[in-house]
Amino acid sequence: MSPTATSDPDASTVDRLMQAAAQAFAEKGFHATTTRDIASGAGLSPAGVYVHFGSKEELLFNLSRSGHESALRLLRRAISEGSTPTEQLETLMARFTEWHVEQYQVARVVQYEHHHLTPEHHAEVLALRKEMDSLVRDVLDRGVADGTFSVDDSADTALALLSIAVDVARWYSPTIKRTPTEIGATNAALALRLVGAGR
Amino acid sequence: MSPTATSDPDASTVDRLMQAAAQAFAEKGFHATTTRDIASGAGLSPAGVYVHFGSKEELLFNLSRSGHESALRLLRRAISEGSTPTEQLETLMARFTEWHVEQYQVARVVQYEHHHLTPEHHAEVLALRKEMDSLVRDVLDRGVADGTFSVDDSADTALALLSIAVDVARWYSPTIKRTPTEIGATNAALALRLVGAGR
DNA sequence: CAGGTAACTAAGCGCTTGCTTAGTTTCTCT
DNA sequence: AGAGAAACTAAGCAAGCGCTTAGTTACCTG
Repeated sequence: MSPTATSDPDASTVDRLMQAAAQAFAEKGFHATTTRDIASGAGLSPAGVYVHFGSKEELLFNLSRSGHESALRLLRRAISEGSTPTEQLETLMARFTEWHVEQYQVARVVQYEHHHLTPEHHAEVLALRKEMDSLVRDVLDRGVADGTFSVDDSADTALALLSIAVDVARWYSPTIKRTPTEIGATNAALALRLVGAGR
Repeated sequence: MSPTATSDPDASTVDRLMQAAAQAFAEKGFHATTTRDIASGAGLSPAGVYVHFGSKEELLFNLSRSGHESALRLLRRAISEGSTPTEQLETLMARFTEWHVEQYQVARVVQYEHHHLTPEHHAEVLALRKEMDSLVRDVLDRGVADGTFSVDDSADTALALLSIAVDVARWYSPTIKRTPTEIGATNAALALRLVGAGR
C-alpha cells in the first residue's frame, strides 16, 4: 500500500477508487481534483485509474449515479414503512437527513457536482432527482387530501423540506458533535411543523 | 468591445471583471473557470485581468467579500424595519430570499465557492457568515422570549431557515417563471410556520 | 506448467493553466 | 504641447493537467 493511500486498503480497487474520488470531489470539487489525487488516494499510480474508468468524468458519473440511486432507495423504503402521511414524512425526513450526515462526502458529490457531468450523464441523474422530488410531493399531497397536513402549495413545501435536508451536506462537518440520529430527529420535527401536522 | 464580452460594456473595467467573474464562477465553479474566460467576458486580453487584480483568488475574494457584505447589510436593514420579531422574521426571510434570486450568480459564489479562498481570506468571510447566523438567531430568541414564537431549539431553527433561503441559489434558474417577490413571499410564509407564529 | 488475460506501472505527450514580461497606447495634468 | 502615469496587449514561460503507450507483473485456466 502506497504511503499516500487514504481509503480502506482491504476494499476492491474499484471501491477504493470510488472512495478516494468521493473524498476528493467532496473536499475540493470535481475540477480542483486531479486524477493523480484520486490514484494516490487509492494507492495506485496515476495510470491505474484508467484500468477501471475511462475518464475522470466517468468516475464522477458512477459515483453520482450510485449515490442518487441509494438516496432514492432510502426514500422509497422510508415511505413504505409508514402507514400514514405523517409517519411517512417523519421517517423520510429523518432517514434522508441521516444519510446526508453519514454519507456527507457522497452527498456533496450528489448535490453539488452533478453539473460537471456530460449532458447525457447529467440528464440521467436529473431524472433520478425529479423522482425524489415527486416522492416527497406525493406524501404531502396525500397528507393534504386526508386532512392531516395543511400547506399552501405542495411543490413549494416539498422544495423547502428537501432544502433543509440537502443543505446538511453543505454545513455538516465530522467535527460536529451531534449524532446523525439527533440531526435526523430535529429535521423530522421541523418537517412536521412546516406541514402543520401533529397538533 | 471584444465580440466575446458578456458584461455591461458601459461599466468600469473593474466592475466588468467582477461581473464576468461572478457569471463564470457561478456557472462553472472557481477552478473550472480560467482567467482567459474572465478576461474575454470583460472584453480584455488575458493579461488585462492582472492590471486590476493580483490573482484569480484575489478576484474571488473581492467578489465573495462584497457579496457577503451586501447580504449582511440587507439582513440588518430588514431587521431594523420591523418592530416585532414576527415582522422582522417575515421581512428578513422575504428580502434574503429575493436577494438570492435576483443576485443568484453572486449568491452562488457566496454560498458555494468560499472554500477555495486562501485560509486568511476564508477566515474573513467566515466571520461575516457567523454574523448573519447570529442575526437570525437573535430574532428567533426575541420572539421566543416575548412568547410569539415557539421553537424547540433556536440554533437548529435558524439553520433550517437559512437553509431554505440559501438553497434558492442552488435550484434557481432564470428560466423559472416565478418572480423574486413571489418566491420571497413563499419563503417568508414558510418561515412563520416553522416558528409557530401567526395563529 | 505453459499460455492467455487482466491489473498495474514508468515514462511521457500534447495541451491548458495562472501568471509575467516587455512594450504600446491612452489618459491626465501642468 | 509634452511629460509621466496608468491601462492595456502580444507573446510566451514554467508547471500541471488528463490521458496514452509500451512494457511488466500477477493471476487464472486447462
